[in-house]
Amino acid sequence: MRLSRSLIPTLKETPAEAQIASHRLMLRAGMIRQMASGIYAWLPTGYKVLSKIAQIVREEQDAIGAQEVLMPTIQSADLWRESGRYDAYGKEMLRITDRHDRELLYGPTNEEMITAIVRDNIKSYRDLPQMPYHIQWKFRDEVRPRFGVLRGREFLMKDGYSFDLNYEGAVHTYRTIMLAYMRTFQRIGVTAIPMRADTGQIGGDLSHEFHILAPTGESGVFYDAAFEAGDALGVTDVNAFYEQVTTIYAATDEKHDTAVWDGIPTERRREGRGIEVGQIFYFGTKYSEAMNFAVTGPDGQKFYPEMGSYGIGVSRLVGAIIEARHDEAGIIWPDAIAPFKAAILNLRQGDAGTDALCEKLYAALGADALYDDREERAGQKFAEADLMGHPWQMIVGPRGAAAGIVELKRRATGERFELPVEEALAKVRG
RNA sequence: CGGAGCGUAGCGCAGCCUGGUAGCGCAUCAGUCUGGGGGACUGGGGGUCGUGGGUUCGAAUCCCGCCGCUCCGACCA
Repeated sequence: MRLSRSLIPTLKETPAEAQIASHRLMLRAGMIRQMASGIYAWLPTGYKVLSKIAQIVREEQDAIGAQEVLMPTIQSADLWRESGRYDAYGKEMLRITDRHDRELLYGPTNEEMITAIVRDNIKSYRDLPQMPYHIQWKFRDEVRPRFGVLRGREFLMKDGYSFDLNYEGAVHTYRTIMLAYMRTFQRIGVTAIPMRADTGQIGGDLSHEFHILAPTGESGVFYDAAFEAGDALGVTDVNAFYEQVTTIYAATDEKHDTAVWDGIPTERRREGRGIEVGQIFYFGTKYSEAMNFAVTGPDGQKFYPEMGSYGIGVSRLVGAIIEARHDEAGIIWPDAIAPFKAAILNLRQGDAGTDALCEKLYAALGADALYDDREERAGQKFAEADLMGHPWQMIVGPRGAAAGIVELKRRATGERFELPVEEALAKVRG
């Protein structure tokens, strides 16, 4: 992308409504624009990040055998009457009436819908287990949206659901998905810690929340430093992994157990703040019973499948990652989800040698590069590149161009390297 | 849902109290100089002052309604 032809409206000043770093930086870096309270349009760079996160989530779901589907945003009220949640859900649910006075709603989640779909199409125990998921926009009419995409009303979520033959199968699925989540967050490039959680209105008795550590998080968290090492991810056996992860201490302030805490060596105790970016639930037959989803077992008898649901807040992750990774100058993207791997900064637009070298770099990197080819001064280009947070800056001025040298700056560390063109490209490509 | 505010140019704001030709900085456009951390100078463009009504010779300014947005609290992926 050439910056001169892009829709990346950066701001020098911060819009008044943005209170926290991620909201401020997303607006200033031109990633999003607010369209209504808690509702945002995603501009090119914001949408690139959102898509890259979604893609990693998708790949890790597919890797454990989950199947991607796409359910609609609009649902029928009747579906929710079956589970009894139409009345229970309250004002957070956006209710809509169509031209025939039929009652509809903009889905805040999809347990009912997926249960109906599987119920209507799966009749035999032989077709279990099932693990469908989708990545779709949700709407929850929050009383007070705030913090930009961290607490919007409309948000993009990966929600997955599982249907198993029995409790043992359901627990295995639960653990499998927990491991997939840990791998997902690790690939994205953030530390997310699973913590025992309440099940809230979804119901059930086994649940974990995943928190990204960030000073501005809404929850206080206490955890064992062992999580920082990511040791458990090396474990490939699901049950061994689960055993290891759940025996390391981690709790939000709501569930903090000071007795256990005191038993952890002082040097391993970590206290901080966390942003919830995912939650997983096992809830048994709550929905399969309520919605009369029974399949025929090997003995010819009907039984209700054991269910669970699993969510990752994809749009929230964008904000949460920025909360965890930024400095005074701007965003510091992890390589895996950066909108561009590198910015090419042409410090002397119009200088033949400089232009030629920049074009060469741009041709080599293609869509992975944002080429700042504007008639702007060096200072502004540096400032905006730092703001947008590209992992690498490829700095090209007349002196370097004449010598065939590219100056590389690593955003995260501030390290600088002066390298010949091919070596610089190799480093950026990783 | 309780409490408190704010809507004036793309963004940040002043003007309102005490009614009288709508301003400043940044951004933007043209040009000149400049050229390694949001540079300087000259000139230009851009506004139904959220919206509807009322008071008045005259309303951004005073009064009433409505809409939108934000902050604190309770709630929450």
